[in-house]
Amino acid sequence: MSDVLSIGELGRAAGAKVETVRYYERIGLLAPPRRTAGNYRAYDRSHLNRLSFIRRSRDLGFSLDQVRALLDLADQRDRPCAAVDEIARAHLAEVERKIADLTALRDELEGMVHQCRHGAVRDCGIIEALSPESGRQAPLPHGA
Amino acid sequence: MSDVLSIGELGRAAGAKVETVRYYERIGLLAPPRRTAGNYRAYDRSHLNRLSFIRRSRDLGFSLDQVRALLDLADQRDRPCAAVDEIARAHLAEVERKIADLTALRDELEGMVHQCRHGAVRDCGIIEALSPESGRQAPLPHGA
DNA sequence: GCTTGACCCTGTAGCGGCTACAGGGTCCAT
DNA sequence: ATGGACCCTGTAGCCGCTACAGGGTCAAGC
Repeated sequence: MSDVLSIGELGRAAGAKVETVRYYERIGLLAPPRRTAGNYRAYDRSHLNRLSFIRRSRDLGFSLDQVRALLDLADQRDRPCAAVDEIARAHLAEVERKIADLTALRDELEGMVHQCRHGAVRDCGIIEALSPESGRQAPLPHGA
Repeated sequence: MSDVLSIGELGRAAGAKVETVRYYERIGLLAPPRRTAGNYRAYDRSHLNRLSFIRRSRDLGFSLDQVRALLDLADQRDRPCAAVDEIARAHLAEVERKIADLTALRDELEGMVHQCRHGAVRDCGIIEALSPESGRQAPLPHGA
């Protein structure tokens, strides 16, 4: 149980690949650790905490920019957390939007799949539904 | 009402940007049209149909590879449409998976947001939930 | 006939968030 | 001294566009 972690150990501990850890350092998300005599990165507990925070945020779907903002905020311990709340709520709203879009999509795909009469392509309801002469415009994902 | 469309007209008619149309040509998804004397692309109705098919498929979330496969299949009018059905079903299954993942995500984000007691960052439930010492592992998106 | 401005052309680079090399160096056990 | 696991840097690739830069073309208006 040393207090120093190699990049591989850090990655395993936080659930990130080695290349990803280096990538986070490159883009300034994770502070560069000190180096050993052999130029290996030597991480400590604070890096592990930081990286775990990042990974967990990413797993929850926050963008790297959002993670950056959350990290900054997390460091300003005595300011009000309204900004944190705002980021989380914005993300929640977006997730809800995506769910709605995907649900509409699912319904449409289900309709399409039901139209398949398992015959030749010429009579295929799916192809027909995708073709411009039959299917009109798709009801479509918000952002498109 | 000419039968020939410029790239801009084609794009407007099918709901794609000019750059996107050129991109589809470059990657071999849309056949190169003939050119005018001034080297402008001159599209006809068949290109419009093709591009509309592509856009509608994309709007429904099919990947460009899936679209390519669907286009190939659509051209083989007398073969059975089982392959078409398979692509559509695979995509439907993936959409359903994404909905499930996002729904779990939403629940977790909602839980987080509810923890916000609107005080200082040091007491923020959201930051706490993201921090390694408090929040355990996220229940996570399938593919991650 | 000359200018203006909308359109078109090619080619290349960028986005996010990694991932995957290539081509080397280090460290530790045998 | 040698093998293999790990580490280093740097660069290019993935998807599906999008956005330039730096030019050419065309039709309308003066």
